[in-house]
Amino acid sequence: MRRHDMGPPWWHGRFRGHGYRVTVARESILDVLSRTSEHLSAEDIYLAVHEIHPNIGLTTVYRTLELLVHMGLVFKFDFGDGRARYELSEGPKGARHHHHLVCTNCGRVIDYTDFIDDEFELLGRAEKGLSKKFNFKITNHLIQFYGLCDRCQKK
Amino acid sequence: MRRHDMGPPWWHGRFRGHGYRVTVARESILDVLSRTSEHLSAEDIYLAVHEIHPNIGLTTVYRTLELLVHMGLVFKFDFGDGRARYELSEGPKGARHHHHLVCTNCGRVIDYTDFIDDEFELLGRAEKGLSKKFNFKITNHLIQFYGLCDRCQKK
DNA sequence: TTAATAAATGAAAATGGTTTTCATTAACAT
DNA sequence: ATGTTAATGAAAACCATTTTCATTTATTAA
Repeated sequence: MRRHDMGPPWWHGRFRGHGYRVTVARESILDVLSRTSEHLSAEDIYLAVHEIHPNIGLTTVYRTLELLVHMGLVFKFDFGDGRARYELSEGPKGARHHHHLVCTNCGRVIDYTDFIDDEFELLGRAEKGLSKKFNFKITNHLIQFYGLCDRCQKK
Repeated sequence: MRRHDMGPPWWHGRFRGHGYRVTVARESILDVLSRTSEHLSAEDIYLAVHEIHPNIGLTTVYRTLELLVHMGLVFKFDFGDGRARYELSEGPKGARHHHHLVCTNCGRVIDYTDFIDDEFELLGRAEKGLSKKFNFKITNHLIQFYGLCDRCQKK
């Protein structure tokens, strides 16, 4: 399948603007992240990238993810299983914006997209109030629910 | 300073109910957590406990914290600096219920207690909706804002 | 196009918070 | 008091992530 949208991807500008270089590794990692809706770990990403670019190492994946998180393109999650997960950032207005339900028994993670309107309202107020009170410039937020999933309640 | 409220602390029942034993280590760790409003790491807790009970090891601190988290008495946080932080659980109705602003530049963590009413409303709807839709039993939640603190904006 | 420069990379080693192992100790029911 | 079994401490293992350092590559200037 060919790309319909040729020309430099939208993130090239972001890199240049920050003085970072556009490399094969970075493009490939962003490509993997943009093609999945799963919660990938650094190793998951490494393995996916590795299929096309076997020469790209795990170290570079870690370094690139750190960079992308710092640039705000990627969000790093902790679901409590000892390894971080990464997803493309989708602000509250984003098409794929979602949050997570984390089962504290089996570790399963469920995405949900409900209550975005309520959330948006809360965020608006919070952002305004907190930036004034603490002079804190909010760039992102995390909302996560913990509990027992369907299966784990029955045991 | 003597304790005015003698008799077994409130958590004894919780332990017994789960079939766990009440030990010096567990009491001491809960005591440390209940006396602070800071975001303590396992090692912080170990050091505090160690001053009074030099024989209690770091391993026990980790094991106890895991237990307390599992029992719902303690909440485990990840502020992104590679070590977990622990706080006594305070549900949305709790007196010391709060959330965190995390500076992504310097790692500073600011507690805030604002918007609890808004939050409570959102939670109510979320809890009802999500438990119905996914049959997910919510026991806890995490709300965290990321951004730049006062100092880090000026650089 | 090419050369110069500094950022980016890969492989291997190091790091360090957390977990596991196993022999010993202590909580608690009887 | 005693027996049973969970809880513990010390040391070793674990393992995701970071660091080191020599090499490669993207980008800029010539």
